[in-house]
Amino acid sequence: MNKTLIQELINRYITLTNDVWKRGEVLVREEIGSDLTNDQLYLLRYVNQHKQCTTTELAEVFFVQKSAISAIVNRLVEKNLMERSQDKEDRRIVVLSLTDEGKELYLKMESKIFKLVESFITQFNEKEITQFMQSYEKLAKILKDKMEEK
Amino acid sequence: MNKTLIQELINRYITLTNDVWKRGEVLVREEIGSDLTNDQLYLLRYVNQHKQCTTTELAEVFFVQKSAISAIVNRLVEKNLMERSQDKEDRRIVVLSLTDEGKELYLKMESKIFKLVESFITQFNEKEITQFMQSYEKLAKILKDKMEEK
DNA sequence: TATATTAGTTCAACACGTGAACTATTCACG
DNA sequence: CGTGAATAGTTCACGTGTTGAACTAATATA
Repeated sequence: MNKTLIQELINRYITLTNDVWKRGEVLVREEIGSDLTNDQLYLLRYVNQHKQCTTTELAEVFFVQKSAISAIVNRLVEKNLMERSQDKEDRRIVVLSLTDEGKELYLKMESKIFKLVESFITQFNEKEITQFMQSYEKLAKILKDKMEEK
Repeated sequence: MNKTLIQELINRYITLTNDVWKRGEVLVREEIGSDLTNDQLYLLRYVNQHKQCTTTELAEVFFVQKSAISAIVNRLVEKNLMERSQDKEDRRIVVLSLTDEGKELYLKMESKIFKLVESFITQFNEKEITQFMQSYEKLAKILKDKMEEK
């Protein structure tokens, strides 16, 4: 693969990622119609899917400092969507979970994402999806190894 | 495709996009070692690749308001990496371009991205890359149509 | 028991986002 | 023409997200 082709590939890839990601955010947010930011929704989503979730874990998953997570959690607690509780075994640990109101909003969001995906997934056949995801997984693994080799 | 499979697909896709994107940012920024933010680097990159670039165009590309672009451009101008000039034909238009210092930084960044991609692209064969990009393009087009159908 | 490590929060400072208010220029049409 | 609408862009206030340092509290280690 020559240099120009790689350059074109990089440009196209960066543009596509930006486009797909931002458009997805717009489409989901338009529908659920809450006053939450995207970051708040990602956190809400992750916490509901991974029980016994901690600040440290979230910081690692989203590649930010713990203080950044604290700030977002504070806003979600203020909005009565999330709550903190102490771990019985190790009292340093703060376990995060959604309130009933938070769970309700989570379900609304998931349902919207599902409908969105359902509406266009028919345009792909299963083999195409499998291949795409396999390549994507491979890419993710390569970058992960690269970051950890230091 | 049943409901559970779609849910798993969505989760895996969201995780992968977040992972790949953020890890790529970390790897590039570690190497070029400037004090610029990611957003500033994206703008720098876009402006150098698309001559005669305007605030309005950047706002559309990055899915933000024009005022957000103005703010970032201000910071890049302060750092002596970008400059504004007036269009001769239509004096409302502000044409953005990089200073020599900005171009130098751009080349440094591109070279780093290139080396990074080059180092792992050998692990994919050309057919796999072509198929991946085709599916990605298709996905981007579907989301674009969806957003415009309103 | 003393010290180091771990989990988490708060704070100041800065970057980024929006939407409203504003300036300046060009377009459209009676 | 001239006047109002549309377009390009900036500035501002305010809320949110991020870092890194300083801090509290609890647990692990030697």
